[in-house]
Amino acid sequence: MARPRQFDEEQVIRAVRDQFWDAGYAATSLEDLVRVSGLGKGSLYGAFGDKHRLFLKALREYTDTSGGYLREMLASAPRAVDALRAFVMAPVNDPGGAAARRGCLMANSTYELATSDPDVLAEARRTYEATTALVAESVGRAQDEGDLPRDVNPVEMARALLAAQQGLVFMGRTGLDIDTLTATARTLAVKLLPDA
Amino acid sequence: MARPRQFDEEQVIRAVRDQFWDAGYAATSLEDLVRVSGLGKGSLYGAFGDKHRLFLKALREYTDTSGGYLREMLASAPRAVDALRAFVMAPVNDPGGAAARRGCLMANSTYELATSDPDVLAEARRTYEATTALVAESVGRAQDEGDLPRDVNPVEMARALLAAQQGLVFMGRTGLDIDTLTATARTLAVKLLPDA
DNA sequence: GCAATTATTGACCGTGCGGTCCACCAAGCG
DNA sequence: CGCTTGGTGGACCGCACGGTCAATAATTGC
Repeated sequence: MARPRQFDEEQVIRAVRDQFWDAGYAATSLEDLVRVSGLGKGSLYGAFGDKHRLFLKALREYTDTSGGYLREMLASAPRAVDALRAFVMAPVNDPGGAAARRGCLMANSTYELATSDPDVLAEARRTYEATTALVAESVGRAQDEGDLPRDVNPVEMARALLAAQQGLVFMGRTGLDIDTLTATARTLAVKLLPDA
Repeated sequence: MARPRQFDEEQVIRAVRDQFWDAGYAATSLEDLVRVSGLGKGSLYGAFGDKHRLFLKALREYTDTSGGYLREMLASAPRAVDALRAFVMAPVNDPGGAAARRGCLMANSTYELATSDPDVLAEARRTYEATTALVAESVGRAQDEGDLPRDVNPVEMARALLAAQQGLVFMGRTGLDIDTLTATARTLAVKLLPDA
C-alpha cells in the first residue's frame, strides 16, 4: 500500500461548503478553498476534481444535512400543524440568525447558477421536489388531525408553504432585522396555517 | 462646444441591464457589455465609469421602472384587494413568463452581491422599503373597503405579501413549470387575501 | 476654416484566476 | 531496508478579465 490521506474528507467538504455559503461560487477563488481546507491545490484536485465538482459535492452535502434536519423537524412535533409552523419559521428560528444572514445555500446557488449550470438546476429541482413531498406528507397528516382545512390539496399547500419560507429567507438577505422578520414569519404562519 | 454623444444613454443602460439580468454580475464580462451596448470600452468608461458603477446605474434603472409598474398596478384596479392579488400573481402573469425565467433583477442582485457589496445592499433595502410602503397603502385601502380583515396592521401584511411574491419568484427559478407556479400563486393569494 | 474640446476606438497592460505538473515524501510490503 | 505506490504542496502556465491610454474623429465658437 501507499501513503494514506492525511485529512478528513467530510471535514474538508464542510469547510468548503461554508466558504461557498458565505461568498458564493464565483466569488470563491481556489486560493480561498486552499485556505479553508488546509490542503494544497494538488491534493484538492486529486481528491475532489475541479472547482465545479467540488462545489457540487459541497452542495450535495448541504442538501443532505438540510434534508435530515427537515425530516427531524417534521417528525418531532406531536401535531403535524405545529411542525409546519416550525417549518415556515425555520429561517428566523435558526440560532444566531445564521439562515437570515447568509440564507440557504441551495437558494443562493439557484439564484447565482441555475440559469447557466444544468447540474445546479437539477440539484435545485431534486431538492425542491423532495422538500415538497416531505412537507405535503405533514400537510396531509395535519388535515387528518383536523388542524388544517381540506380545501387545498396537500401538495399545493406544501408548495405555498415552501414559497413562503423562501420568501422569508429573501427578506432576511435584504438586511431586514430579525425582529421584523420574525413578525413577518408569524403573519405568514397565521394566515397560511390558521388555528382551525 | 465639442463632439456630442453618438448613442442614447437610456437605451444603452437598458441593454446593459438586460445583460446583467440574464447572466448576473460576475458572469457578465466587459466584452459582453461592449457587445450589447454597441460602444467601445473607452466610451463605456467615459460615460458611465467602471463596471460596478455601470451595474448600479442599470440596477437603479430597473428599480425605477419596476416601481413605476407597481404604482400603476396598485392604482389601476378599482378595488385595492384585487390590486394586491395582482401584485402577488405578478411573477406568473408577466407576459412570456419572463419574470419566472430570469427572476427579478433586484432579487438576483441581492442574492449574488448583498453580502459583499454595501451599495447593492443599500439599494435592496431602499427598494424593499419603498415597495412595502406602497403595498401597505393598498392594504389599508382594502381594509377600508371592507375586503380585508383588520386583524393585521397594513405594514405587516405588506411584508407578508412581498415575501410570498418573492417566494414565487424563487420557485420559478428552480425551473418549476408555469402552470404549477400559477397554481401555487393562487393558493397563496387565496390564503393571504381571502374573499372577505 | 481654424482652434478648442470632447467622444470614440481598439490596441495594450497588469493581474489574478482556474488548472497542471513534478519533485518530494510517507507508508506498507517483501 | 529499499522498492513501490500514491498522497502532497507549491511553482508554474496560459488565459481572460477589468481597466487604461493615445491617436483619431466629430462638432461648435470665433
